[in-house]
Amino acid sequence: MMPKLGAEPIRKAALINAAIYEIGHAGSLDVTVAQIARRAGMSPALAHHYFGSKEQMFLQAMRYILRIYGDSVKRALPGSGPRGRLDAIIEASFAPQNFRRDTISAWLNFYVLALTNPEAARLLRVYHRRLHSNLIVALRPLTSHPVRTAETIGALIDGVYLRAVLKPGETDAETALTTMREYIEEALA
Amino acid sequence: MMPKLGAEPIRKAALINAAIYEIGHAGSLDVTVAQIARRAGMSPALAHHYFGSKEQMFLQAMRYILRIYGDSVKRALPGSGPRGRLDAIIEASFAPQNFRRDTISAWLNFYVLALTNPEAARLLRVYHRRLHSNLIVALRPLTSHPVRTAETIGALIDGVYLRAVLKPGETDAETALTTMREYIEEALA
DNA sequence: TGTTATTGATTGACCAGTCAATTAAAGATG
DNA sequence: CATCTTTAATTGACTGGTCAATCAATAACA
Repeated sequence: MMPKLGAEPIRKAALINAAIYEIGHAGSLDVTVAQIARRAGMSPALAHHYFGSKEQMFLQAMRYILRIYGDSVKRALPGSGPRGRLDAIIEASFAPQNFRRDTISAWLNFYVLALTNPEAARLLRVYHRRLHSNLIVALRPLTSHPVRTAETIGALIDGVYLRAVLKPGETDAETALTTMREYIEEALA
Repeated sequence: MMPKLGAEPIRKAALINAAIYEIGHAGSLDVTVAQIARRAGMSPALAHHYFGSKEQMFLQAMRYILRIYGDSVKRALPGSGPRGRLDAIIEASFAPQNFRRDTISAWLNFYVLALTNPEAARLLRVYHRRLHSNLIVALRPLTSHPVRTAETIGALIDGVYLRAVLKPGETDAETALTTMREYIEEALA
């Protein structure tokens, strides 16, 4: 019917988006390949053809989410001074493209996946290390205990995400950001 | 073979423990009824007989975890003065019986279940409300912004739990507690 | 005898992954 | 340019396996 060449990257991207959408909306990794493929407008067989397995598709989707987040931090980082850098990291974490309900829900499910899947665990460690190191660089000039504050901020981000997605209704980035900013005021006072 | 009467509560308790163990160790809700029943020393059919469905078994297990936690808070609460109450809540949250790896792992999986299962969501809301209200009572005499601090503490507990279970190796309650205590020092300063 | 405890066997559904077959584009050949 | 070849894209149909849930049957108590 329509075998244009160069379909691979487009198909893969469509499948990754569909996977995040389906996982996010189902609130669970228990979504079928057929479900994802249908949403991406193709047959399940094609999804297997491109990713080899459901697991690989999930890992790619996780990579994608983490990369989007990493990019938005990197883009925001060259803020003015240490405090600007700190604010940039925080704000990127709660920027609209990272704080959509389906994204957070998928994110949470990938966290759980990291309990069983070594590759998912590795991806998560990379993300955690990068966040930690970004925070340290920003915090060193601002406080005498940058490590402890960085760890608290990291945990607080996760906790706020968790609570945001568990609360029914629209996810509220403003409230989340306020919580983060208030903590930072206290910590740097 | 051995049909003593009054087996129901014993069997149910055994199944709930086995469910938490299996979910915690697998790091996933994808554990079979057969697996759980085998660990509890009975046939899968009997598990269905007592709980009616896998879902009900999971919900009972979640109730159990939340109740154990609630009880340990209640037992610790009559501390001396507001600060004693606050410390009691925090320490109960990281007490050994609540901070075992399989318990936390199961806890995390139940959080995820609450994304899809309305009853699980309800249980979680009850727990959140109770924690919040306990914290408010303790914090009101200690700070001028008890609500905001209570919310931050709640999120921080979740975040610290999350990171504790994701870090490989033995779960470290001491480090977790230190993070909590340091935040509280800052917040009440 | 009626009730509770218990299980082996079975069923019905679902699903990841495979495979052979089909279509059409791109490139080669004369 | 016409045709042949190779290669990518794509799917329908199928398979093997898994698992929750059911049920009929058995065993032991009161």
